[in-house]
Amino acid sequence: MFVELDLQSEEPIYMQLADQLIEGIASGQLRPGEPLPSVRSLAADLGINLHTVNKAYNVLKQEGFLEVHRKKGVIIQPGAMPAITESFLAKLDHQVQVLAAEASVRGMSESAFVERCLRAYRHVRNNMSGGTTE
Amino acid sequence: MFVELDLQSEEPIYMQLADQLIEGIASGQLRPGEPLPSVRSLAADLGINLHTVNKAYNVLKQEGFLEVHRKKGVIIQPGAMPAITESFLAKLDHQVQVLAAEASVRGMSESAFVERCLRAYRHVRNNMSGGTTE
Amino acid sequence: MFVELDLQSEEPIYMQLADQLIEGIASGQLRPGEPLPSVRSLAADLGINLHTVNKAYNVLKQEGFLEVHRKKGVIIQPGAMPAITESFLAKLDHQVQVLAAEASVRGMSESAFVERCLRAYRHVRNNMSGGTTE
Amino acid sequence: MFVELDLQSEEPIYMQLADQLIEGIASGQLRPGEPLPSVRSLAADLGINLHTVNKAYNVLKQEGFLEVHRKKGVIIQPGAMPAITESFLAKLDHQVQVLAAEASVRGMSESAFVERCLRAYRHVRNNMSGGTTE
DNA sequence: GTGGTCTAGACCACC
DNA sequence: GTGGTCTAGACCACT
Repeated sequence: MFVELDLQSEEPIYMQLADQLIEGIASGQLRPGEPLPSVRSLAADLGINLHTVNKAYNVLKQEGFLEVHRKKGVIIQPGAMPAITESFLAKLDHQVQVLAAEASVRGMSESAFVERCLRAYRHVRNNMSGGTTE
Repeated sequence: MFVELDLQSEEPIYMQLADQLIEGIASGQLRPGEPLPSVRSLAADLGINLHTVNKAYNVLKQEGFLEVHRKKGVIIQPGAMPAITESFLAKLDHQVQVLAAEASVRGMSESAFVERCLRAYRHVRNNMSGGTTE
Repeated sequence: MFVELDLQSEEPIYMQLADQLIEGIASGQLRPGEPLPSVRSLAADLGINLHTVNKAYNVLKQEGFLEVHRKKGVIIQPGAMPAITESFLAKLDHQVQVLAAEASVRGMSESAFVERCLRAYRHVRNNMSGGTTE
Repeated sequence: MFVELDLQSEEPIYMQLADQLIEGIASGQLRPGEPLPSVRSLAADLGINLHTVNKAYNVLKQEGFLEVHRKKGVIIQPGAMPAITESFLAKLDHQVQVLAAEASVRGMSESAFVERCLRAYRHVRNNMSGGTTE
């Protein structure tokens, strides 16, 4: 698994995990319908608590990125991914605004900031083209 | 004071306050050298505890956005604002990347995402009356 | 715990605590990676409030002497200790200078003063059991 | 006057002032029996409160570095300076020890630390040689 | 049980 | 009146 956790970050571990799974989906490393490791094995793999993995999976299930099947276990949403909701836009705008404000105060120009955002977007889609595409 | 807090949010109040003060600086509503309300008065104004305000002020002092002047109380950094540090760039890149991943998965195009970032940057500089337009 | 506080001192309790923890690291009584007592237990142990302990821990975390690990709680920085920064040298020089001035005026010779500093340095490394003797 | 205050330091202004006056004595810039500026004029000169200057003078009078005469005003102790008291030694040792501990942890060698202390001592006596050396 | 956050109320040093 | 410090007691998220 490509997940890397920072155990001393102030960001909760389950959120780090959820975020990285989304990044995995965005980059194509995780494909729709693909099964995810069981809670137990992923927890062991990452050296964290069962509950933590469980919580991450639940967050993603809640938002529609995952499905939990009795038999297949947890799989990436095989159908359509969640759409752009109002609440997502609100979160996005708010968080970008906070970052933009600090960037601006620190003297980062508009173009430098936007360039940075563009690169971030491309970066998450980066691994898409050339992975083993399993 | 233009600050608006969401006491129900999961984001700590002191962080909301700190963020909004930075936005205030970015927009020119708060100018370098300008005094901030005392912890007590701002706390009373916002209906929160003075320690919460204090913590917000301290976070910003720590990063160099504010100064605590023996005489004048708390003021906006009168000299040069903090520069673009490595750690800021790391935080910026990481957070934007997380947002970009989710945006991408939800079907937001690169141009739509970047456009959104651009608008956020402009928005924080929007209310600028006549500050350092750079 | 070897910490001894003077609750009457004009030096803040949390600073006394932070200083003594650094002395503990310097002397090898606290080793890198070693866990520290929880804020609650240490507070109870020392008969002070948990917030006071918390503040001491935070000061040291801020400067890189401690890490707050999601799993293990608070631990002594397991990797490299903070280096000699410009700001530390400034603090060191300034404080030593103030002490040297008073010592000089009170008639303490250069050699006596330096001897005293040497002994202080050796004293903090005194109790070292077998740490990095360098 | 050679005094330089840092109004945003956490060290009280009156202590900064007192310390610098002692440094002035140590360096010979202020000589025994020499008159100091009146509270009023020094306060005006430094742009600080009367009370602040007063407090600094009182601290120094208390410890025997100054004398206050009805007629001559405030003068540097014309007779023997205060001696090396037990309490001074205790303060000196304690403070140096705290600094030594941090220096040690940050990787400063014994010789580097002692060298630094030596230089500080010489620095405060530096301006002596060139004075009128009464 | 851990640290993080928030509140309430208090005292103190400084200016 | 200002910020700094300390206490007491509480809730919460995370593991």
